[in-house]
Amino acid sequence: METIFITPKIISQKCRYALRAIFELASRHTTEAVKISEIASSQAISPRFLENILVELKQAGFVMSKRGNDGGYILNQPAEKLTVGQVIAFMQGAVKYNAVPAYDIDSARNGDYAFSRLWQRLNDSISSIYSNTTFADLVKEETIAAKDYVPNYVI
Amino acid sequence: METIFITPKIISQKCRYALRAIFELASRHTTEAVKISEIASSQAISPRFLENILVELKQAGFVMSKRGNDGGYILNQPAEKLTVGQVIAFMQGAVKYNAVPAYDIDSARNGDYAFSRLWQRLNDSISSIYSNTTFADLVKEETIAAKDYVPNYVI
DNA sequence: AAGTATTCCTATAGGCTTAGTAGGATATTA
DNA sequence: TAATATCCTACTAAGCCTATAGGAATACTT
Repeated sequence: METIFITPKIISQKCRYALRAIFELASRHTTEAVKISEIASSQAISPRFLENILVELKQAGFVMSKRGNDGGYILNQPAEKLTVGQVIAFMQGAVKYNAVPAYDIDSARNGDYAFSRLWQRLNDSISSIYSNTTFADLVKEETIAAKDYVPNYVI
Repeated sequence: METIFITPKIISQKCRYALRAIFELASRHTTEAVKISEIASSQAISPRFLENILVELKQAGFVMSKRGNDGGYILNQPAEKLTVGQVIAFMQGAVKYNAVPAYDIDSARNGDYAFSRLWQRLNDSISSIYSNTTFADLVKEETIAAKDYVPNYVI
């Protein structure tokens, strides 16, 4: 089967940063607030850009924030319940996404029905993956991989 | 399951026009060349824009062309063999698509592995749909739908 | 051979989206 | 009140996408 590499295009950089930021919080398993600068350096994101993103994520209810000296961000939902789909839907939706136009028999052109179905199948398939992947899943997958890949250090 | 409508964003307008143009040729089941203007009006595409698209599709080998008075375009491959994936891969690839970056243990950040896997699953899922849908499938689906939806004409 | 119809090729421009930056306000803690 | 860090709004530069345009090449017709 031919592989068509399109995924990075589906998800904007901003959205991927959002996913990474939440992943970072989830992977720390901590109740302490994590600073923007920490997340930014750990995930290689422009701190100033990440700032804006985290504000949005807070407004969406994905994270909580704390200001002041020991301020930072904390997950506002259990990583086991939070799916990548929720975050993607919010981030991409926030910038106005085009919906698949509904099939309208009256103004239909040759092919409208068949293509509408095709796009629908695609959406369903993508949504299925998105909504079945939690951040806990990702953290677990990453942890297992890290364990497998430990190099042979000479101490 | 939450549905995230993203499909139109994955596929550029140009690419969708390309799919529509090929669909139009496939659905005519004819050996005669079809003019750009016919395809354009039938599929509601700017004729001038479609011109460029068809030249690309010709260079890719999907269609043949004939110039002059009875000129136009003809499918160059059987609709049963030609998949939407082939066309999409060419059209999107032609404008330089980003590949999913390979996972590199040396420069890896926390999450690289898990996200790389996620995007890969997504790509596989999408590719599977694309490469299992031929234009013959689409034409057939459209034909069946049209039959079902025939209104009660009074002649 | 001339005329007409059509595809072919290259360039370009306007509009929209995105990524990233900046300044200053607000809140928290000590 | 001083220090630290989040919060909010606005802005800009760059890139991409859609669509258009002019003219060249080719094929058919008469």
